[in-house]
Amino acid sequence: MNQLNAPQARAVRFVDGPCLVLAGAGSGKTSVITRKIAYLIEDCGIPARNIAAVTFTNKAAREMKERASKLVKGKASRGLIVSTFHNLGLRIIRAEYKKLGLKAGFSIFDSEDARAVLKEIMLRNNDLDTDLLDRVQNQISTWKNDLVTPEQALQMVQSPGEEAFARIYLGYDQALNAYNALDFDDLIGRPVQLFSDQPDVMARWQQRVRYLLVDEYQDTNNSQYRLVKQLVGDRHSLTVVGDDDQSIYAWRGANPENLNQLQQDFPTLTVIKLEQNYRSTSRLLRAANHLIQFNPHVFDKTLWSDLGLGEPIRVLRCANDEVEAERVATEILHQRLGRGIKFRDFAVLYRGNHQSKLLELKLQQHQIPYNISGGTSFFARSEIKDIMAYLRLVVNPDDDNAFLRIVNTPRRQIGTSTLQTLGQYASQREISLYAAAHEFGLQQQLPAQAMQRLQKFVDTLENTRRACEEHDPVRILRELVDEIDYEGWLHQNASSGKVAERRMENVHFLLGSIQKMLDKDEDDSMDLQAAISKLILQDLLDRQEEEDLSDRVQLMTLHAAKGLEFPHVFVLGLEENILPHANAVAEGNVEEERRLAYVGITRAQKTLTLTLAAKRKQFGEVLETTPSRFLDELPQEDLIREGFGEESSPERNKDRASATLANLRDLLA
DNA sequence: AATCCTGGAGTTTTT
DNA sequence: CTCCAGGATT
Repeated sequence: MNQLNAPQARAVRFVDGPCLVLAGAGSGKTSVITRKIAYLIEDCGIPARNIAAVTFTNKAAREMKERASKLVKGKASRGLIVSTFHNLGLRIIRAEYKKLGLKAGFSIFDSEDARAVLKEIMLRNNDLDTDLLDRVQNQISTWKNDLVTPEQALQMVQSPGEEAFARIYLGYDQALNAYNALDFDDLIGRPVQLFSDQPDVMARWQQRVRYLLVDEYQDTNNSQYRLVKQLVGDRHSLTVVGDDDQSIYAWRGANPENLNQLQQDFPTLTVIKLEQNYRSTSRLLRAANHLIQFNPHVFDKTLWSDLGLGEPIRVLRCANDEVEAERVATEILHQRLGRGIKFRDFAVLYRGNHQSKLLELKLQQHQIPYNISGGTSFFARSEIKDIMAYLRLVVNPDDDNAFLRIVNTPRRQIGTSTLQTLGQYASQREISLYAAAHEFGLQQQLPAQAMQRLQKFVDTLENTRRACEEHDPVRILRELVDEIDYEGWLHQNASSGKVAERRMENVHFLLGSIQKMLDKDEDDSMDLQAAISKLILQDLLDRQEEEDLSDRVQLMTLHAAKGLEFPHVFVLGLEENILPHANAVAEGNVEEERRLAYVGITRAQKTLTLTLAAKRKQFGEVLETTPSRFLDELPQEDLIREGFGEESSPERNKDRASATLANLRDLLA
């Protein structure tokens, strides 16, 4: 406890009621949460199994779990729940699935699976263009986040267009039901629905979770907040940690209003601010504070640090986008040579992924090693999706989506016409494709050979399913992968043997991960079904180790940088229409863009360099750009501008600022 | 099944 | 301009 500053310690010790910790960037919020967990267990005598800490990402959960178990001695931390919202939802659903009308072995659809279902429905209805797919998917997600059922959506609609969306929503939910499947949003929505329908079930979970902590609270959406309130009940044993200035996910349903809502929902709420920053120089914090003041605030806070004034912020205006990238590359080389800074201590942040392209090119030219975070996730890889589809189907025969993905992968000469007949038959009888493939009635409608092939496929899976119940499931799964000669299929398809080998490695890695999960068997009885559904929520790509070991410049979007810190930071493209992004300006949501810039600035520990291009190639033509309004919102005396016509120094900037002020006064007079 | 062609879009992303 | 998806072509 003596490693904490006063407000941190107060936040840890305060347990008599709901507590909101407004934790500014770099103010040690994870320490507060983990120490509070330890305090609850060791000093308040609350058993670990009755404490739950909820985060948004697996990474954050992992880190928190590690740090918490280091603080709590021995086995006292056993049973502690540290998980993502979605994992907590899954835990509840797994325990209560019968009450939700689900069958054992239910599948979880990721957004790609969900997309496929939606597309199918839209094609069937053929009243909607498939370019609306993304919008439909978004709308459905929004509805689910707001706990609006398809029926309610149909009642609410105000235009034929909206009605069409709502009808698809209805069809989509029915399809998920038929497939015995849930989507990501359901993992939150279904427990909430269950809790409000059956208070006795809710009461049971309230007893299980006697103290709840929520990290990154500003990122919660409506259904997540609802779940929090339900779990907390009227006990009010709740600590949430968040920073309204770092709310950058409103576009995907996060509702930072939830921070203010808290005060209404919990009138006895105690608010504790953490304003001391342990990351950045005071000049960087001054700039960050100055910028964010342009946003309205319910809770004011001012970050400070005692890490010294530090260097001014440099603003480099380059001739064009190419020069901008080139400049960053050479700048990194210079700093490395001149000041002995390692590559890994630099991060280059940008608004959109495409902005990395030019930079990558330049970094390669200068042979600067770099790392881009935010590639395709492990589960987006085709080989993983294939094998997962096999596993899903073994566990959940109703999963038509999985069936369709693998029925002809590897090739079994089961073509579109066979599948069409099968599909028709199945929907007539209202059974799954898998079940339909077993039925004798189908024999009359299909050529003998096609029927045989289908049968063989289904038999293989059926045998696997049975064998898994009696033997070591992972062994059986390996045998399945052998039997279908997946490796052969990979080699046949991949452009090179090396690629195929890599993919096969991924498959083995996946199976290994399942093995690990089954072996661990930590909280509840972990079976194959549980392992599979849990795996889908987890990003297995622990490239982390590779990244950490190697000396590479870090490239990522501003969004991806949240929660991270780097000694030396570059932020690219401080231009109108990039940061703030054109769409955000059009939608009148500059505030979130400002927070994005704020997140960027507060990532830096020692130096910050902001760049922009005077001209930028866009959609094939070269356009003049306008410097970002955010540059004007920084304290000019902390900036060194370069490339703005007149060279400038902090003093000159001060003059500039007072000159504009004088002009303004003249104008007003 | 592989390849070519065309059209359209062109933020941010986790689970 | 560049990338992707989807469709058509071979």
